Amino acid sequence: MDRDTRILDRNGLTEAEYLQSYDPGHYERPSMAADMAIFTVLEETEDNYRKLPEKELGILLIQRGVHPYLGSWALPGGFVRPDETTEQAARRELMEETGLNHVYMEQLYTFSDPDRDPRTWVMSCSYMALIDSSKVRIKAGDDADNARWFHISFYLMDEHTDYPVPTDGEEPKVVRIQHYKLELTSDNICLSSVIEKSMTKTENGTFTEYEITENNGLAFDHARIITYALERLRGKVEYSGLALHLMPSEFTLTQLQQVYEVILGKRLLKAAFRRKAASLVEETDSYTGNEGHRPSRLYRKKWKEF
Amino acid sequence: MDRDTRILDRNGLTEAEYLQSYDPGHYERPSMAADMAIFTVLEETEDNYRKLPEKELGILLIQRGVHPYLGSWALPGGFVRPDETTEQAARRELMEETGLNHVYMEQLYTFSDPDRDPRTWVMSCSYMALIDSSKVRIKAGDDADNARWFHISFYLMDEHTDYPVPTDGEEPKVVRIQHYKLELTSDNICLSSVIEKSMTKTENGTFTEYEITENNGLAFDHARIITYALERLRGKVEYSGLALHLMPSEFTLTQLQQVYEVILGKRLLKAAFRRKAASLVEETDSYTGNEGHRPSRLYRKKWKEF
DNA sequence: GTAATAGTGTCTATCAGACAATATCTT
DNA sequence: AAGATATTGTCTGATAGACACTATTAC
Repeated sequence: MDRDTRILDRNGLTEAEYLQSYDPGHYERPSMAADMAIFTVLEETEDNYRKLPEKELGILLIQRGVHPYLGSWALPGGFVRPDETTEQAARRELMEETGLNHVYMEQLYTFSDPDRDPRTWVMSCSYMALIDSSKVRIKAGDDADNARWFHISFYLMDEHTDYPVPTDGEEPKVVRIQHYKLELTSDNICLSSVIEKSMTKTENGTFTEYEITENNGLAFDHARIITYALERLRGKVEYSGLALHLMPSEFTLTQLQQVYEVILGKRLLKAAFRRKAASLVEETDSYTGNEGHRPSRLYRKKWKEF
Repeated sequence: MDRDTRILDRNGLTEAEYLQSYDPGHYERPSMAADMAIFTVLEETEDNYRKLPEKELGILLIQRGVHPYLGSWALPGGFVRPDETTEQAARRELMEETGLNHVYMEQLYTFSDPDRDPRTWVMSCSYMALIDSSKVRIKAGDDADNARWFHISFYLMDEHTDYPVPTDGEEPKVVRIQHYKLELTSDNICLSSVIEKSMTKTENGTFTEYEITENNGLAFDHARIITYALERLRGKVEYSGLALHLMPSEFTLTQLQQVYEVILGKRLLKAAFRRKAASLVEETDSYTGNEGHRPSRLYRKKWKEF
């Protein structure tokens, strides 16, 4: 115990006595869910001739079999139990849905809008997980409880900036509003949302808000959680080796570059990319082959360093 | 409503009917607290002659008047109410403690260790706020409910790296353990903690854990929350204009540099710093004066851009 | 040979680190 | 003038963008 247990409070109770008589039933409490954005890289299977397969970013969704949002698609997740952390709950869900355990995962954000769940007061502690695309293919067809990989398309639709004239007493501010289209497709299923990102800049800082302005087929506020996860993923990929967690144990630098391009949504220059990637990977002695063009050296993650 | 309200579940209920009969009382629920790490820059008042005053990073703590941890010092915070978000709860607390409203704030992390509160199951959604040091001085002496600014000293004590030989069936890993000393002082009060940061790197990613190994005078797991906040602050200051939120409306570039140095814990080169800062600030026409040396131009935050 | 990808070389502009030189105020 | 800080200049090395060139395979 790192505190003094003999000290008395104003009622003359020691801490032990206080705790014994503590009644936790006074306040209303929220339920806490752990929801996961599980990303992977999907390969467009089809392709003629000898070109490399196109890649796309994918996310795992589950079709809800119960109310509310019955039939809608949702992030895998569940309620946190009293004997576990939110992270343990998230890993438990991950294990249940994918059979994978030791996987890259990070906490994203806790969403707590009181109305986000129509049943009752439910907060969501969201996590992002990145899964190696080779392990993924094993599970891709697994339709057991109606879990599916969706292809992600996420792009800016429009943007405009306002400089409202400050009326009396107000502080000046700038408002920038962006609309992002989020489209998730899997075979014939197509979910789509429009998310309004509004950034309000005042002298005291920038406040960013995400709001769902259109929603087709996604449960709860999960379109917003996915948007948040995508922005985190994009932001972090640029300055960290995050994307390596999406790679199989051995891969070519071109494959790695494709993953970066898919996440960032833009083309990268080969030479520059390979220079930067060099510090994150190490050579193997193997090469690809039988691909209709020059073989490519295989690399693996360099992982002994921090 | 963004969902189909006519669809029936396996019990033949519509969503409206389901919600009406929904009983939220089944599962155990956690309490949710919003705790805040409120940082500012404190000036060492004393100083001989005509030198610039030294600066230090400060954090606001409150002495607990009730069990548990009676007499210990804690981050300002409180329970989230059913009609507000965690962020609104945090702002409410901030307002109560400092009287400030429009202040830079960001969500940090949700701590959910089931044992973190001896009373009952309480999670903490933590926030970081940055407060302009000029507004601060007004409140610094405010001892009303025993709230005080503490000077922060936070440094690496030791570090060592292990390469455990993987035993049969285990995957290879590297473990790096660092011990950080956190010292918080205010007048004659001195709180101190040792936090063990253990980073375990396996092929599947790096997992970082913080554990409090020594704790004197800080309530709950707040030493860990503070450590987390300090690391976020340090990390983000390097690539964002975050530190500007700690500045008064007009300031010199040297003052800004001091703030960066205090947060990062290292000296910066003047020329390079001024080049980088140039994009974040804009000139005013004012200068400092009467300071025993050459006057310095005053700048303000450049805030119209995103 | 052709189509495709793999891999390297190099020029340039930009930027951060390092250090020096000069400017300007108060006492 | 002395003591302090303010401000600017410049050299250098590292790095990213841009582009071009060469290499190697399957068919």
